[in-house]
Formats: sequence, structure tokens, C-alpha cells
Amino acid sequence: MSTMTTASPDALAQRLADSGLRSTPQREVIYDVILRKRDHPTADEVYARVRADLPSISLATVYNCLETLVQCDLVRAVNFERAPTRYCPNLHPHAHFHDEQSGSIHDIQLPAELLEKISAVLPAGYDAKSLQITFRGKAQPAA
Amino acid sequence: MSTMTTASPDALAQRLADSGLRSTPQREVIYDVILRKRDHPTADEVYARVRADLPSISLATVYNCLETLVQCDLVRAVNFERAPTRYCPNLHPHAHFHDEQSGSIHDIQLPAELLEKISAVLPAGYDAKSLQITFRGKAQPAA
DNA sequence: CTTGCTACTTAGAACCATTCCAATTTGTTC
DNA sequence: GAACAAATTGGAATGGTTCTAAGTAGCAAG
Repeated sequence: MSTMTTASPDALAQRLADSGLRSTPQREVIYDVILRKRDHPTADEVYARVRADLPSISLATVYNCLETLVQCDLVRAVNFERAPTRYCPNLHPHAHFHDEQSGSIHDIQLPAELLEKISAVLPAGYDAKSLQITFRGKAQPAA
Repeated sequence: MSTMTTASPDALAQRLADSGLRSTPQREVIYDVILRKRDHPTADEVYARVRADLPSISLATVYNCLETLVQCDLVRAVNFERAPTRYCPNLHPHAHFHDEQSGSIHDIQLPAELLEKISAVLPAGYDAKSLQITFRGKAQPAA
């Protein structure tokens, strides 16, 4: 069983084809931007970065493509409070730490053992498809 | 040590006074509405319920009062994806289960022991002030 | 090729939860 | 009961996101 958790840029065309979708320059560049700098950019930030390569891309297309990538399970959308949605290429199950000072987001690795324990708190009849864990606080720049 | 986790309606005036704020009819009714039906209403839903008692209240006031109650630690604001903020009088540390079918929210009790284990995954230098855990999936109506 | 089909992109309008603003109203204090 | 501060109000503004209608691009027969 292949448990790929962060697809390579090449995987994009394949994944899209699997869903009957086309590989387009816009989709490729957007996916590449998200893989390159894994700082959980917002749609606006993606838009700004992508324009370096595709100066005439529209914001609507950025939203459309991001949605497509999420559908194809190549990218994950994460929300903090009501702030703009952020996009994350890390497909491992993981938590997020939201640094209040800098606004930056850090991925926090979660042991599988802990994930099981967390899911175990659900009463009978609850069938969870996804789990989101978010810390908020202060993070010191790691030494 | 008093670990009150769901204040009574009477606690409102006291808490407000502690923060140098006034107890107003609007704040009282809104707090009462949230205590009465603990189904995690949105601001709009609170607005609708409060108007039974205060027909001339404005939506802006509902937002203002909810914000005040959150500041005074009488109510918690919870967000799911980018859906409207919901309000919750349960001040225990707890997780939420978001039922995709009905859209309803269920509180999930978390053992203190598990909370500790979760916080323990944070690397040195990370100081979490709050933790949010959200499940999404299907919940059967409990027997 | 070229006509037709469908997917994709685009600009701008629309949406909607929330916040802001400026003007009252209310309550409290001297 | 004048004066000051706090709270409420309606409506306008904000901002991330989605919608819409029109245009573009790529492929598939004929």
C-alpha cells in the first residue's frame, strides 16, 4: 500500500486525470507554489506568488484551482477562527500551532497512538471522518 | 478553589461588574438565551430568539453583547470552517463534533488525562494558551 | 482543417458574516 | 438635574469568498 503524504509536482497531472480533469498551467503553478514554500499561505498570498510566473492570472482562478487541488487531495485547506483560509501540502495527520505574535502556523506531528486515543473518546454512534486540532499561543523561534 | 464551568444567570451581573461593565436588559436576555438552549446558536439565531423578548434589539447589539460575554468568560465562541461563529455556554475543556448531515454540534467530553497527553506533543518553546479539537462526520441520534 | 463540444479561465458583480460609525439613549454620579 | 460615561442603534462599510456570464483553449469527430 502506498501511503504517499506529500505528492511530487509530477503527481499533479496524474491525480487530475484520475478525476477527469485537465492539467493546466494555472493549476501547475499554484500547486508548485504551495509545495515550494510551506508556510500555509492564504489565497491572496498564493495569488501574489503565482503572479510572478503568470502575471495575468485572476484571483477567481486561484480560488478555483485551490478548490480543485483540495478535491483531488493534493492540498489541505485549514481555517483558524474566521481568518482567511490557508493551504497546506502536508497530508499527514497533524495538528497546527497558531502563533499569536507572528501569525505564523506550525505543523505539529501527532503520534498515531495519540490519534487513536483521541478518536476513542467519541461515544458510540459518532463516526468521525476528519479531526482538526489547533493550538494557539506563543512559539519561540526554535533554536 | 471554585471551578465553576457554567455560570448561572445570576453570575452575569457580577462578572460584568468585575470588568467594570453594566448589566443591561440586552446582555441579560442574550446570556439567558444561550444558557437555555445549548445548541451552539449563531449570532443570527441568537438575534431571532432574543427578539421574542426584546423586539427592537439590533443585530449590532447582539454582536456587541456576545463579544462582551466572550470577554467576560461566560460564553465561548467556536468556529467551524468559515461558517458563522457559534456560541457555547459550556466552559469545560471539551471537543466538538460537527454532524455533516444535520449541521448540529455536539459537545464531546475530554478526560483531563487525554488533554495532558495532547499538550505533551508540543515541542519545547511552544506555549499553548488554548486548544481546539473538532471532529466532523456522521452522528446517529443517540438511543 | 473546421465544426462542435466541454473544460477552464476571467473580470466583475454579488454575497454575507461581521465590524465600524455617528447619532441617540440610558444609566450613574456629583 | 447637569454632566459624563457606557451602551444601543441603524445603516454603511469591509473583506474573504462565490457566482455569473462571457470568452478562450484543447480535444474529437467528420
